[in-house]
Amino acid sequence: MATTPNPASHEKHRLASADRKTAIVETAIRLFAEKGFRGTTTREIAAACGVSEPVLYQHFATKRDLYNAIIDAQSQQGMEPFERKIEPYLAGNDDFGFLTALGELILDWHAQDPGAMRLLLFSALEGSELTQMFVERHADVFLSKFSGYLGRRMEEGGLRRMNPGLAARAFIGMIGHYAMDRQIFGMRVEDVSDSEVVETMVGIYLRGMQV
Amino acid sequence: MATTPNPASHEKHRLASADRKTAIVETAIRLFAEKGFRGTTTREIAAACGVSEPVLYQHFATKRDLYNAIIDAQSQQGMEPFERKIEPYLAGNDDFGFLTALGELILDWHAQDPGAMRLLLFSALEGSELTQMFVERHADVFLSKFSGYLGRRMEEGGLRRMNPGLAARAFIGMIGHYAMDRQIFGMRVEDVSDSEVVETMVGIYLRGMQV
DNA sequence: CTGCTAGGTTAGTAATCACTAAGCTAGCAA
DNA sequence: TTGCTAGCTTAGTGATTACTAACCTAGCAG
Repeated sequence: MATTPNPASHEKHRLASADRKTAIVETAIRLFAEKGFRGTTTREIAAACGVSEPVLYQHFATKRDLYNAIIDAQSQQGMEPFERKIEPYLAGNDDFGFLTALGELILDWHAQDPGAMRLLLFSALEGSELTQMFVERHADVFLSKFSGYLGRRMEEGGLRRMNPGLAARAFIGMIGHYAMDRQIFGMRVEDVSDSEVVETMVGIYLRGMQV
Repeated sequence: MATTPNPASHEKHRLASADRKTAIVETAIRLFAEKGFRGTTTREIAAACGVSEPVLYQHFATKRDLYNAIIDAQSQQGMEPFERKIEPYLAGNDDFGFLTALGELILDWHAQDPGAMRLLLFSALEGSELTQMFVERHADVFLSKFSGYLGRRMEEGGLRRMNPGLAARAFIGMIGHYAMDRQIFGMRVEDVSDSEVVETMVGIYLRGMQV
């Protein structure tokens, strides 16, 4: 008999309520990202956790509750590195540094958590009301910061004058679409490293924006 | 053999087999685009057509068969205007004309058939094997033509030398991501016309690519 | 008018879904 | 040891799913 308290062992022991809840959420994130809300059954989630279905309902009242908790948590923690790593550039005028950091962030976000984009797309297509919240609270906010930076740099004469919102979307699209083609559509891509991708696209964009 | 070439009357009369099949497909396209394969029931499709479920199974052996027929048809006819309107530019050197036409095509594609992108995204996320076929037969082929054009223009000295595949993806991403943000995520966009969007983005891209 | 058939319906099937009532048991406190 | 309770399971519920067997009927050929 082991008197061991509880290191995070993956045995089939009983878990404390909070630990079981965490395990359920982690498993459900994986499955919802793979197959969406409608495509994932509570039976599957329970089986993948190694427990029976009623255990899920001790932590979440409904399947939708579990899904909403996941989307909510993912969309908040997913945007956090953006806010953190981009902030220092916002007040400066290091266009190249800003764009390079942003481009790497976008590619890293896809590479580090390949399920996040699928989760977000599924929730948007399946009509989860949380998607609209994510857009308003995070995507729109970030885009407006980026647009604000570009607008100021245009007034300073560092960048050509144009619609800053469109300019911001142009850059994000260049990088974001590349990552999506690769991950969602499985398009074969050029045999280049992520940093080469960022370097090339920042090169095009910055030259296109400079006076 | 019908001696009466009935015009498409929307009455509750009986329809000839081919006409009924067309009606089913059109209805199913709308529903699958709205809610995906898993989210759409055969009962819904039948009801929206004004017929009973067994009628569907006289034209398609399974729900998956109906879906596959739709994805197949949509992905073929969806790419046709691209091939047609872009072809004339491929052998020339009118970079501005090419990019402007391509940008307008992408935005028009989204605007004219808002369901097409949803259908394609759903099929990619839900793992339809036809998505991979679409990518290989159409997306990859088109991208390689575009890359080929850019590569030739680089050799001619009209554009800066860089990875042509990345350069092609950069432009498509600028426009495509903008359209997706608007349509899939419902992001509020700047109060500008589509032609202003194309003009701005072609402006950034072309200046970024030229020597 | 009569008979035939293409186009359609009614009324189901077994399987699977989200969700639950009721009870079992490991393991700690005393 | 004994008793308690948090964590878990067994065994279902009614609703909904894709799909089907069997039958009906409008409308045309003769």
